[in-house]
Amino acid sequence: MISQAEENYLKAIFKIAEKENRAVSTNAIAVLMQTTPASVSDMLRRLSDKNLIAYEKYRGVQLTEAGKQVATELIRRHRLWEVFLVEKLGFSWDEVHDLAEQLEHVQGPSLIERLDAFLDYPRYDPHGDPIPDADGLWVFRAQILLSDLKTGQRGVITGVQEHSSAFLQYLAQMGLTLGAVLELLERIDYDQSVRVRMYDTRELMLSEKVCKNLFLMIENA
Amino acid sequence: MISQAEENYLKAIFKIAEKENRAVSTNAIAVLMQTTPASVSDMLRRLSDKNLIAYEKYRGVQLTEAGKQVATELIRRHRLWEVFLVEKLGFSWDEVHDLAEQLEHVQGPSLIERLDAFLDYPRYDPHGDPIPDADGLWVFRAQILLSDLKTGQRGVITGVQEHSSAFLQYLAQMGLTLGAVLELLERIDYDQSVRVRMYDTRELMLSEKVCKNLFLMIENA
DNA sequence: AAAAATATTTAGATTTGCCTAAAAATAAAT
DNA sequence: ATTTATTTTTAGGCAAATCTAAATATTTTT
Ligand SMILES: [Mn+2]
Ligand SMILES: [Mn+2]
Ligand SMILES: [Mn+2]
Ligand SMILES: [Mn+2]
Repeated sequence: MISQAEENYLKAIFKIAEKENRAVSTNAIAVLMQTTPASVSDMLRRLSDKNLIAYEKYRGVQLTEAGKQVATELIRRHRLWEVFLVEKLGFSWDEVHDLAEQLEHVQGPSLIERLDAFLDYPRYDPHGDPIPDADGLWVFRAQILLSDLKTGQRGVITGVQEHSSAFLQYLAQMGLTLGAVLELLERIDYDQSVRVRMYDTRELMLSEKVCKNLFLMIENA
Repeated sequence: MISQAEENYLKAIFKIAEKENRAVSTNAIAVLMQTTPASVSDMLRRLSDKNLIAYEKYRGVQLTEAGKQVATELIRRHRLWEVFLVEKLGFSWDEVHDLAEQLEHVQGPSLIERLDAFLDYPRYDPHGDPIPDADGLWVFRAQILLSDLKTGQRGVITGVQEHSSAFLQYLAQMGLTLGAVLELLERIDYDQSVRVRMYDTRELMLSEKVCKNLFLMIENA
């Protein structure tokens, strides 16, 4: 039996480990989960007892295979529920995360398989993040940040780095949704802001902050 | 803030109060929730502190208006999720209760309103139980048990008294689903079992136990 | 290499929700 | 009206998950 709190910790560890290539620190977990390092230490002991993480005091943690599986399944459930909320219930992409945080913990035989089928086996969630399949596998996409796009290159928006409501709402308002195509016309030296042309010929100015949080795939034009 | 455990207690009290017309006893709650009377006493104190129930020691409890509202909303959420699981995900009516017990606790603005709309505002759940609307209101149906039907009368199946998987599976297997029409041909004096004719002309024998757990509305033929 | 800063763990409490066993109140039976 | 049986509450404890404050380990700086 794995509690909801334990599941959440495993997911947090998984997400941190995805970015950094070393053992995950107590502090990093505490920051991401908005709790105290003391609480994290406490939980790490429990997760270690259950062989879900490899834990050496003061040396950080790594997920075991069992822990990785729990985390991956949780991410799968989270992202599938997000697709449901957007595609079927009509929520916008900035409204669904907190609901999915709850729905992801619902347990029951065949629920997720049926949901997956009902949604027609989506491979990406509303934010462009990949959805692990029933075996925990997903495809890797070679996406780059808009801040790394070269002048003259065109790209399709495929995801976001930051997931805040404020950012997501801003993007939606600007028409910068998943699948939108844009061409980088110019990068301003002074503040690293950019001028882009959308597929519909509109021209937009985007700040460096936006560029550093928007993923694209380069179009082989 | 009302916890999941508190919500569950309020629902249990509501359901007991629906049947019996007096204050709800500690014991009745303990039996329904499969816990100890001591735990119930504990929780009743907490619910009383929050003004969700009117509680006099040794004299049983009643829901306050606030408590009734929480219970009704919880029932609404439970039954809407059951409709979703059956209508959209293809579960059978004997598989959905435990999942709905979890889904009913998911909190979030407009989730249930959107789910209700997505399901096209169903008025009954897969077991024939009425779904409260957004204002907590539902229509009362004058249904009677098959054990109270008179010989020669015809009725439409509209609900079940017992909700066990075993019973629900048995009914499905026999074709005794919601909306099925049957005519009472004969009641056997010896054991109160009955012979019925279904709309498709099949004849079935049903035990007294089945009769006491199957609700119908009489057809004005 | 010692001192200072930072990160992590431990100790001790708290809250929620549950348990068993014992005590107290109420209801039923004689 | 007592006695007996049943119901309900209280007392004391436990596990999960969290917190603050204090102690300890590690890393960085001087
Ligand atoms: Mn999310
Ligand atoms: Mn997402
Ligand atoms: Mn149910
Ligand atoms: Mn139901």
